[in-house]
Amino acid sequence: MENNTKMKILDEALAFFAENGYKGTNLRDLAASLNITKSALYRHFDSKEAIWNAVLDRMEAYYIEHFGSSEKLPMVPRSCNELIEMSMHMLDFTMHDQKVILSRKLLITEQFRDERARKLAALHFLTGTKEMYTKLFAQMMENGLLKKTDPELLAFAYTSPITVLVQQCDREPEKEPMIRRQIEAFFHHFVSVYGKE
Amino acid sequence: MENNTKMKILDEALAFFAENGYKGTNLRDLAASLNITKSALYRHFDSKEAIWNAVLDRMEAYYIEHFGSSEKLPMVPRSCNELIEMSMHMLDFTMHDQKVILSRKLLITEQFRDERARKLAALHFLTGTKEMYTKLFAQMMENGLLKKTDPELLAFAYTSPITVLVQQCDREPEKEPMIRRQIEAFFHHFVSVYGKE
DNA sequence: CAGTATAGTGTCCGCACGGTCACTTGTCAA
DNA sequence: TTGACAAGTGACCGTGCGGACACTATACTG
Repeated sequence: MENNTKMKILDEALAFFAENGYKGTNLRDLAASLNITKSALYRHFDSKEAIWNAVLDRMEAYYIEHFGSSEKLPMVPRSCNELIEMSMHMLDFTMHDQKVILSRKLLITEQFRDERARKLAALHFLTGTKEMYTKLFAQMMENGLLKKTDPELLAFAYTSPITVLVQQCDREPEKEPMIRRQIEAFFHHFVSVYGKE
Repeated sequence: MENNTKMKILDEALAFFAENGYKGTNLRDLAASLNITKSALYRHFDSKEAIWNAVLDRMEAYYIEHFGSSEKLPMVPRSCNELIEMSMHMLDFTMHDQKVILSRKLLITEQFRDERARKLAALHFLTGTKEMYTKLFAQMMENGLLKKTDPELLAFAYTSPITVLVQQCDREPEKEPMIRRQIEAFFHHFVSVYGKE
């Protein structure tokens, strides 16, 4: 079951790195929480840094799997209500999936100490969602569902508030219900301004 | 010159904590960069944690001094162009003042490990600017400069993109010129949508 | 059954770090 | 001149951590 242990290590390492940072994570505790010894970790990885890199590898793969590459698009909404519905659905995943939450925490806290984390942070917190919605909005404009403007600017105006509030939710999870309502209110405001009935 | 040294320590400590994190900062290097010994630090502070707390104290004071408490408002713009001008002016300060940049980095990276950092992060990245613009927009709506909607929602829609792009600028300072243009474009788009000649 | 990977243990090492302490240096007031 | 106090030094300590290594246990294969 070599592979199984390796994956368990990576799952646990993601949690440790996210909660305590790279420097704040020590291999003894990490191993202990998997009921093995620190030495056993070295059967699967060469060093702490190797674990770190493997965690980032998996994170990258997980991101692509769930949020798609720039080619793979979700279905283009056929109405503004469908847009909101889809956005809320993605938001629920983003705010509740443990791996996604931990990934964000890790990227936020390590982005200035690690080049790869920095690049992935840019993807998570700006370019990723923005590019997706740019394409979506461009299509919706074509289909006469949204007023014609710069789709990228619009996507940026749409996704920034999401990013900010999701980060706020990571900081204060107890405020989640209120935050969810705020985002929903913003979505409705947005379609009331840019939607074309 | 006791006080002088103390302030120099805090300036340097802010830089160290921001660049390397709390755990990543060691007192020997911090002292060395001030041309004193680690032991000398203990003349001015009881512990590493005491330095940390003093750094946060100063940061809080600096924030209030430059971005105002919720009472102290900047002058209400008398036109949408003046709004943009004022916003760009504040943005320039936010993006270039070393202490502000370092404060953001510190808060971003330490927000999950320190309660005070978490609260200050919420202020920096959400509530602070939003509350200020809420009051500003409410006034501007009264004065017939902006269409009447929920001023808080509008402030949120206005400030989130700033927050996101400023963070992006912290990550990739070399892209600053492009980011500045993006924000300016967003401002103009915003007044074209919500402004009332 | 013997031989050989593979996963895991326990011990040890070196080092970096936060913190302590006895000691020196410099300055100013009585 | 002296004495007191603040600022700084350098050597030292304990500890926690990443990593190396010799050893054990288990399971599969010819």
